[in-house]
Amino acid sequence: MWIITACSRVPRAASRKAVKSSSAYFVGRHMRGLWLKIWIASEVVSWARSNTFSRPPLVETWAPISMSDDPQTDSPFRVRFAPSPTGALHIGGARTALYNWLQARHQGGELVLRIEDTDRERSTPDNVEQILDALGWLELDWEEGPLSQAARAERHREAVEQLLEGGAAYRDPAMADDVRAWKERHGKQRGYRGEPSDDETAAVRLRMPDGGDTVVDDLIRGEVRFPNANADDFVIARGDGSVLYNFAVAVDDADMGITDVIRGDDHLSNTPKQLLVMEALGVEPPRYAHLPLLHGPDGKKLSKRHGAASVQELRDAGYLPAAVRNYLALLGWGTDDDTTIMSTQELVERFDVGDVGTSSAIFDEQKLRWLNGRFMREMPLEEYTEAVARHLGREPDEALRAACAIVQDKAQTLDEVWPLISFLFAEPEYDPKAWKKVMKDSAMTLLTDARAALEGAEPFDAETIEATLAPVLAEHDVKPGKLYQPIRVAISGGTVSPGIFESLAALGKSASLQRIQRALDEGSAVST
RNA sequence: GGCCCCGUGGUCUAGCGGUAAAGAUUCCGGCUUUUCAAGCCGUGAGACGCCGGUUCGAGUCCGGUCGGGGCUACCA
Repeated sequence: MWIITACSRVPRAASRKAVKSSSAYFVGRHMRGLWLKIWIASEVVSWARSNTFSRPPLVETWAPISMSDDPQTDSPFRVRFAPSPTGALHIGGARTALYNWLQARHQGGELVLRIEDTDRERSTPDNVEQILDALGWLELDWEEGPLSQAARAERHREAVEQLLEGGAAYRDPAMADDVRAWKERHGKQRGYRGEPSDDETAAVRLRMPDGGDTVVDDLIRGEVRFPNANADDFVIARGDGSVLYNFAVAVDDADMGITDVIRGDDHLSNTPKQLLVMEALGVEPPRYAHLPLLHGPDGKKLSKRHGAASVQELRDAGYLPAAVRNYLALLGWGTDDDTTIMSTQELVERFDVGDVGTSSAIFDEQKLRWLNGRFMREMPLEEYTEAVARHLGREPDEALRAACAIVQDKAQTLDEVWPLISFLFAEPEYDPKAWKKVMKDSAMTLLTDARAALEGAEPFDAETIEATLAPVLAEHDVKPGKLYQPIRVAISGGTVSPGIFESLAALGKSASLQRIQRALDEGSAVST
């Protein structure tokens, strides 16, 4: 008899009142393989206790906020992120990493990074590097790791041996075709059961119970039960002794003292297998939380086909890590009061994996853009300049800083910044369409007067420039746009730029006058 | 095929049997006597997959059905 401790799903309404219910139940197994379940629900947490752990004011830092209220679990809170390095870290993986990180920080626990590299075909050092790079960019850190799962092969073999000796597992030479044939004979819904063999080169299978259900008490989905009769005796170790995923994961999670497994929904169906492995090993399983999967705009599983599918692509597209974290956190989770924009600290304080929703979400870049724009605008100029510099591969010098100052409230992504300020760093090319649209003959007259007026503008700052240009406007009795647009084209080459006064000031007096003169020259050249 | 998960405006969330289903984003219109954005405003547009059942009353509970997804490897 062994015990599963599990924390039942905490209803939102309850958590809102800061009352957390908890329950533990025992799952025992009859000799025949019947599962017995005794529900021992208990409202362990009284008001007194909930007061002890009530949420601190928002200013408080990342101290443990809500401690695990499961009396069975005194071990420190420990989660893990366990990606398999078979490619770049995509958005779904990034969200899983973030949720693990947030929960670890929220609980004041630890995060372990474990690389699931037992697939020797597909796992490459380069992919590991990419994952580390992505996590680094997202500014997610961890207490332990990166640990290599492949490096633990010896321990895995040992565990297989243990099960073989105890009779929980057996050697079976059957191959995939044999299993299929067996199922043809016994009915599709019957789980495969093999014949033990002495063949030392045969794969090792775990014996599944013939009756009852294996229950996963998921923090997000509640109780999910899987009929044992339906499950195959599955292979835990290959003929050569190397182990398979569902076995390695169970052994590692147990060995590493993981208390909570937060991972994608695609692992929900694997969980009963892992639970059974742990039971055979005689260890206590962790709590589980299976996150709904993320999908692309077409509703299909996220893949390279969809725009920015990897973290690297997000970075290259000019998004801010803080904005990406905020957006990802909101994909599947929300606050009770509809708050959308949150600092990372606020995320840590408010996030609770038990509040994550059950339905899959679609990655929507439009909302990310909006959110990113909000973060961009609220950044201190210093920080903004550095982010822009890093993105452009330039130095965050005075010139860039000045350019950033006039463009900060206009761009939604880092990528949009350069086109708006490049005219400050190089002589612009006139955009033919822009020229044709605004540089009419009347515009040339206005430009001539504006240039003359600007010569007297001192100091050459936005305020003075505006005041200097006002009389020109009045004199010709035209709408502001009639004057400003030609100036804009003259100094920036196009019809879109930051505010015209700020742009002139940032360019400087001599360059501004010189460019207006150039436009004038070009204008007269065209008309003659 | 078998087992499992999911289904509220285009998208993300709220809604926990009882006022005209709420917020965010998006789109549309307007304002900001400088472009493009941003911002602000709007009694603007847009949703409970479908069918039954329980109930005085269902987006909310039950059954079925359809749709999407996952697992079903000596992959992870």
